[in-house]
Amino acid sequence: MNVNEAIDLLKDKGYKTTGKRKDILNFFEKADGYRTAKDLLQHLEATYEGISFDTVYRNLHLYDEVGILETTELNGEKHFRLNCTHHHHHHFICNACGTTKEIAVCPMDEVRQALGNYDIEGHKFEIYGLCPSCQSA
Amino acid sequence: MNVNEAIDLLKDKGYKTTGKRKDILNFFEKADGYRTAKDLLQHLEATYEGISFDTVYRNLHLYDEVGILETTELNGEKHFRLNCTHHHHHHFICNACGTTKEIAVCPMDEVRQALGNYDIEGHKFEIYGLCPSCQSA
DNA sequence: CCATCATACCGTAATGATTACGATTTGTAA
DNA sequence: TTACAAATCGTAATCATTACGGTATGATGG
Repeated sequence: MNVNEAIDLLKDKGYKTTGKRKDILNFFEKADGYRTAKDLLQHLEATYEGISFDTVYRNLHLYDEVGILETTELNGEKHFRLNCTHHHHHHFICNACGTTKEIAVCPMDEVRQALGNYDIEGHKFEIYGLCPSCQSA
Repeated sequence: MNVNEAIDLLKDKGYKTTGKRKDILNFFEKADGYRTAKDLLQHLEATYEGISFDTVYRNLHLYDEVGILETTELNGEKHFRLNCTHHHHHHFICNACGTTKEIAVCPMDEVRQALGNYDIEGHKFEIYGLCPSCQSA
């Protein structure tokens, strides 16, 4: 998912494309990793003084709902990143900068066999640590 | 980890063994799955009227710190269960009742190979769904 | 280009989980 | 049994998130 795809998606669904909405998309495109509502708020405050919590959270939820963003919970705080739409995969997440790296490995086939009579609704597989550039810093 | 091991561990480390602390251990032994601070508070209020938040959270953190409990975050709320001390494994977690089932599968060997120059500090692998008894209910 | 109106946004208050803290109580070891 | 550190209480504070009435604004049809 990139900025243009996201804008088209919003228009298709009848949502308005405001300056703030575009800026939010650009923020996440540049981020290339997980960011919090607060990160986004701080970024937007530079351009839009007095921007409301409501605007930030409303748009994050909207983007999550329509599939522009994906979300995970780290240290008691929701984190968001642009949705990876292609194939199923998981992420390494850098504890220092939030950058992610895709991991192709997914063991759910084996797990499904081991859980015969359980109704599986979802799963979460994440690897945490330091990316190469944060190790040297 | 069972109740007696936990009590011994507390004594070894110089912590006091109060009635509330024992009750907390019994609560988790009977639970056999993830529970929230609120779940525990409600349980304790039946016995100790006017018990404080502080007591509940302080002990949960203490138990987490010394390894009596393990913790995970579900739906924005911390959940706790008795620590499984034997071998490394992951959990299926029932979305309805919090009961857990061990999963032996862990793909971290493959992942480590795929992440050569990344410093891996931890990982999380959880499967969510409905356990057999919650499916029929 | 302009009017209209639903949607988006602001300002701020409310909620829910968690943490913090001074005062009081209570295990525990001597 | 005493003394003291640790545990607990009562309550206030914090932090992320959600909610809402009133105002502003993007998009569409004329």
